[in-house]
Amino acid sequence: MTKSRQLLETVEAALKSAGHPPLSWYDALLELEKVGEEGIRPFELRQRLLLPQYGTSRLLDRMVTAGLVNRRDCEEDGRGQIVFISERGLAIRKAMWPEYSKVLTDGIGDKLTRAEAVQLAMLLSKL
Amino acid sequence: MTKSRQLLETVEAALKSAGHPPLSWYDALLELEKVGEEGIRPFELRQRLLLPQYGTSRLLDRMVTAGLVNRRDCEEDGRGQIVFISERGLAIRKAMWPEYSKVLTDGIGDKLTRAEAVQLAMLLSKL
DNA sequence: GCAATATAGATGCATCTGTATCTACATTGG
DNA sequence: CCAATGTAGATACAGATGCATCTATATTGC
Repeated sequence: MTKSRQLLETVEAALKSAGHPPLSWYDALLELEKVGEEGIRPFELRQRLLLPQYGTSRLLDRMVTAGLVNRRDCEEDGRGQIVFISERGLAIRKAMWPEYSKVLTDGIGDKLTRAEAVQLAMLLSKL
Repeated sequence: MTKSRQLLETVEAALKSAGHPPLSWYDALLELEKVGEEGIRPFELRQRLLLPQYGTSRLLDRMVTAGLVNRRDCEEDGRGQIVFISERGLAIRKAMWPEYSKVLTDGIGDKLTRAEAVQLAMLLSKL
């Protein structure tokens, strides 16, 4: 837990100092990129990101305000909406990757052999 | 990272619903318990817990307010102080353990064999 | 001895999170 | 059909976090 907290803080700091949004935005943008222009319901995004409901709501709010995500009404469900990534969102997601990747490499990649990394992933997936 | 976040959230929720303080208090109390009535300087505690400086300052503030920790001036360094755990702090730390332990057992202990757990600990320590 | 610099710890401000609750629409059972 | 209940999403309020900076004391180099 300590390790993952440290890693997270390092990634956040690296992203921020490069002028990028926080990590949670990256995860969300990645999911939104996967579903493409068809979009996704916020409650589905919530399930994929394992975030609390209010967290998802506010995260989307901020990303919409920043112009990285667009909303439209859901036709099948009057309570719902559909969110999808914008061009700008795609660009930002891509731009964030190098920083993210670099920290992960520095923090993990260089300290484990490939076999060890595979083993670690295997053990964690059991949890 | 997702796993550790989930685990943390589960532990926090369990502690809160049992009327206990958050997990960060547990970690701090445990360190304070280790050094006993001799106490410790906040900046040393900070290093052990890997917390930011302002985080340590405010965490101690809250714990002092709650009566779990006492402060006294440091004689060797006029800028400094020494903090140490109170009787109440000891009791609370002890009372928190069952909840904490239970969640860890449910979340990890039951899903890995002993050998796997050892291996996981080994790999994580390499990081 | 003292000016420059470093370190311990606190804190104002903006932002973020957690909790509880609210509104609006959907579904279900009689 | 409609009352009761359920679900999607937003939000007010309180508390926590991150950042930058402040005060006070300590250390260092001249």
